[in-house]
Amino acid sequence: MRLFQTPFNLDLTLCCGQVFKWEKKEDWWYGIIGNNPIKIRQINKDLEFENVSTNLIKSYFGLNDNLHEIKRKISKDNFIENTLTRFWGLRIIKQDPWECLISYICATYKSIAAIRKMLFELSEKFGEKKILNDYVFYTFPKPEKFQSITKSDLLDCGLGYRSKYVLKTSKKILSRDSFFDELKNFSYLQAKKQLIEFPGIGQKVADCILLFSLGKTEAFPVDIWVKRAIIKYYSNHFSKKFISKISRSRSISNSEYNTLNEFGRTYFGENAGYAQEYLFHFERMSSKKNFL
DNA sequence: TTCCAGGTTCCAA
DNA sequence: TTGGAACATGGA
Repeated sequence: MRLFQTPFNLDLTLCCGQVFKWEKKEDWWYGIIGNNPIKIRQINKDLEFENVSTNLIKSYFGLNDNLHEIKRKISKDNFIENTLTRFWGLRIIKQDPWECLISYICATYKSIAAIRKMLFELSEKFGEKKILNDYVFYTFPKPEKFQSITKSDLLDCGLGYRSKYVLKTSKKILSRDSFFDELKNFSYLQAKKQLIEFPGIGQKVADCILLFSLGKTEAFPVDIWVKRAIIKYYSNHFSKKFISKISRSRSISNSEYNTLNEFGRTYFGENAGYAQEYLFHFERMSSKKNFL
């Protein structure tokens, strides 16, 4: 598939911490879309893939989003504009809502490396085995599977105190037909209110689910990295007292979250989620050695 | 060893 | 309504 005028960077999109279960071997990425194992690689403007349709690739990797238009709308200052240029082609993936929801409950207070480990173990133990070109995959366990999974099973996968949240929330969601379809039709705020009712889902996890799987691009998740980026590059939008307060403690209180989240959504607008993902990635990269 | 991680929950004030 | 401790575990 030739990308022509469609800016896309497969490596950045899969490495930036929005999805957890993709693996790269040599220049091919291996992962699962829907229930199918696929492999994909990018060589300049060409995407090569196996076992998946072009339409599914386009919808999963958000290739139908007009990234030029999104950039134009969220480029409110030099910093975000430079960040967009630097990581140009990073796109928001349209994940499966169920997998995304459980993944981000697991993602609380964990490093991305540790999250990956948990989710791979969960899939290997309770998912379905698939093989493509001798490469072995395990699908993410379906909601029904969680009826027979015990707390001890989840502890064995390293979920720790998140185990009870995953079990309670999966049971609640199983009891509601078409739950995710309903949420897609709700406004951002209505859908967020619904999600926060579930155990283990607070404001940040809800925003991640809304952005990464339910198409709510105005969602602006604020985690430790985004908070750091705001303190460094956007502190002039807040009082000195507020910046000093959020700089002192590691965690973010509910009211602080509201302030930072509202800033992101009003400042960047309807595609705030895209701005967030570029800020998140920039801040994580800049913490590593050899950056710049 | 120690520190920290894509936070949420619970409880006291 | 708000502030702060507790929470399980693994990677760096």
